[in-house]
Amino acid sequence: MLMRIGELGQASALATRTIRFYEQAGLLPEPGRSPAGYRDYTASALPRLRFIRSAQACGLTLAEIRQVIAVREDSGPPCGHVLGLLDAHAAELDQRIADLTALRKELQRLRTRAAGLDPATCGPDAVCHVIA
Amino acid sequence: MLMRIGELGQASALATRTIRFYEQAGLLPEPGRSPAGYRDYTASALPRLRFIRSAQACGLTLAEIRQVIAVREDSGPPCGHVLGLLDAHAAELDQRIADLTALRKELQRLRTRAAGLDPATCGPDAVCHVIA
DNA sequence: CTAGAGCTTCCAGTGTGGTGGAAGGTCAAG
DNA sequence: CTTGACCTTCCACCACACTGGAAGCTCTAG
Repeated sequence: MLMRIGELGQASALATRTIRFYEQAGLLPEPGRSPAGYRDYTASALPRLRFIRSAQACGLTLAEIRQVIAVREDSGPPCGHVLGLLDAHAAELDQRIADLTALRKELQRLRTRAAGLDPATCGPDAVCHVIA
Repeated sequence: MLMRIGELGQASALATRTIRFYEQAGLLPEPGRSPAGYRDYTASALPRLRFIRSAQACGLTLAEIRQVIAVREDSGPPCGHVLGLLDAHAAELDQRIADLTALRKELQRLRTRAAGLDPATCGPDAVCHVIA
């Protein structure tokens, strides 16, 4: 039933270093130790790691994930908290997408404008007149 | 005609620290010095700084900007090089926008799915069932 | 008994674009 | 002569999520 860190790494597709890092970052509870000092993980470690990776894939930072775990440990199911975080990230995402889309349009504009520019008129002071 | 760094900072809306940082990063030529060791900038420093900020706004990294400047100094108008960089960034941008849009959709899906979930059934192993 | 795989800890570095502070020199006004 | 603004250098640090190396212990197979 108990796994050592290498086995857990295999099962989760994470480097053992990353697992220790997550523990040190407060995302994984400190596991028991074998008499030799090796970490002994119980079956709950794997779903915990899977949660961490899923939450990361949703755009949550490790700090936020740590907080979600703390909420669960303090007050049970953190669903409300998680929804709040997801909504906040969705809003950020909308903003980011809008910004990047505007930038994409601007690059297109510069591209088009550059077609009408003569490199010979590109003076040294502004480095390159393609970028206004 | 010569400006000190504070004046150039005012004119460019950049912190003097940032100007020194750009110099150290190879984006600005080393200016002359007053007898006291103060930097003395000529009129070309301001358009150079403006170029750097515009290029950054286009998504170029400082390393790429440094390279563009090097191309100009080596071989004259870097317009072709710049267009290549802009195209590369446009492609990256398209990819990023697609990724973020997919993530946005996934968050929407989780949000919708969560409406049908009961927090009471949110067990501790996976921390929160809102995030699959 | 020894080799090798796997485990431990600790410290330090990666990339990106700056920002902060300390300690000290310079210059003009009052 | 002193005050205060401005300049100099150098070293260190921020977020973020890891990653790498060194030195040493443990366990299993041959």
